[in-house]
Amino acid sequence: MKLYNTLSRKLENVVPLSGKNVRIYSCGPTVYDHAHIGNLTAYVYSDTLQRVVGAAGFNVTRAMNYTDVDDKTIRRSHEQFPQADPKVALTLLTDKYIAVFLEDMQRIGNDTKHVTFIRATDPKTMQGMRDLIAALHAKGFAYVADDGVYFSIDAYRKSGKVYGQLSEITAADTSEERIQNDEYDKESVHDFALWKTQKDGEPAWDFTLDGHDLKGRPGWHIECSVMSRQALGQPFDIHTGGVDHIFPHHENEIAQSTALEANPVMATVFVHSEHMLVDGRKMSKSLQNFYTLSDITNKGYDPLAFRVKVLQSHYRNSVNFTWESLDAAQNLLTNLRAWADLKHQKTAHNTSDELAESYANALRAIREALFDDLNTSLALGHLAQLANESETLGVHPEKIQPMLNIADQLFGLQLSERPTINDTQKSMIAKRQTAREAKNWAKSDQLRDQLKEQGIIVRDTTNGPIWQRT
RNA sequence: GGCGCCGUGGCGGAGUGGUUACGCAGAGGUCUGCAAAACCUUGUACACCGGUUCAAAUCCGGUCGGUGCCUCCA
Repeated sequence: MKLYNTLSRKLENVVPLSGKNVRIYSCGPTVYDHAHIGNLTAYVYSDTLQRVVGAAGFNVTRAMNYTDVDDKTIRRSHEQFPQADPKVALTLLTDKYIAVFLEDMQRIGNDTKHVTFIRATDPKTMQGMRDLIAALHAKGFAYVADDGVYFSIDAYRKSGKVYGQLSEITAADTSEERIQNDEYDKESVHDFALWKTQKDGEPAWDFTLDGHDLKGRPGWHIECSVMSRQALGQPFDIHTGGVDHIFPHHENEIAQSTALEANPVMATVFVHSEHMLVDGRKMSKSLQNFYTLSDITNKGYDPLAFRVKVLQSHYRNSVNFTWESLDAAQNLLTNLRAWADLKHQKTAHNTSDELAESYANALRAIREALFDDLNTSLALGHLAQLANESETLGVHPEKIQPMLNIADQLFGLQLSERPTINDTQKSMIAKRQTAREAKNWAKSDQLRDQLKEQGIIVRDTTNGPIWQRT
């Protein structure tokens, strides 16, 4: 399969570093509030990457971090738990939003079972960060300042390595204004914090370096360098994130992770997803176009309709979220479900070879599209076409279930395990049919209404009644 | 200023140097107790201006517009 690698700015074949094993690290959320739909978009794409790499025949290992200590989490934890000890407050806040995040992930169909989630404040991560900072310091890549420990990009460059390979940033790119406004005590404007010493009221972890008492907390970038190495080893295969991570976050991760290594490669492929826009504009609270998943579900949309909406775009293009396009996604999801429900209904069964062949063809086209840099839009189009054709062609009784299983593996739309209706409901449909044949429209309509209340919609086709769950 | 992404029919949205993407919505028709679905027909899509070419929406250049990053950010 091919992926666009931000490092080379080209499509590249996925070639694992080790056998058939592909190790993926995804930058996860800062858990200080509900994720917004833009955040969730990025996770739908990275989840799809995990699914597709697996479907391509590789063994996937994936890790994702929780940034559970930073300015925002600390500020929020003070606001929400003003009486609590700072560390306790932080844990209360981040526990809450980790739970919310996991629930959102599951609601939109992301696989959370095959991902290792790691907290920045996990003791193992903390110790790893202290160790890495100390090692960087020992080799001259880090220096102690009044407010923390900084990474020296100058030292990194002097060691013969390239800083800025993802973003191609140069010193000239930093404006005069930024230099003048710089409030931190660092030697060069590019240098970034590895560790920040404690300010009043902040949660802090012990850290002693070269005789300095540096009780405080880690910087943002160091977390990912340590967690990815602890979980996956280094170098690993694929690093994912949003385009906003390219600089500075991933650039700095690479520098930290490779400063002490002969091989200056943190990960062989970097995959970055574009942002979601809402009504063609960046999401912002002031534009009132800032939504969470609950905002969507509270309007009656299925969370998986959001997934469909996201998958209808390509991850390297900005998705434009509009309510009208979410309507379209919801309708498509309903049609896909109606298709899946046909497997239970003999009147819709069709054992023709042509139908079996059309499944095989669609499957081939879907895999081809996904293996070509995750063309989810094209792939989903093929699936939708198959579902629409089933209205006239029916479904193949032996081939439909395997088809749905594979579709679920790739798209995560939960089509494969939809249950049949119960015996009472089946007999209601039969009674309704009898009533119709007797032209007892009042009774037949009444039965149809009753079924509808139970979430079963009945349609009359030339072959007989067909039901679908709403 | 530096580095990116993008501009496709009513709404979304792939893709491509010459051939229907697809989905959703709309109109007319067939079918139909009603409803729904399906099927048939239908809408003269590729921001603008130049250039290359037998042929460009697709390549090149420019213009305009949107959007993002430039140490909080999916």
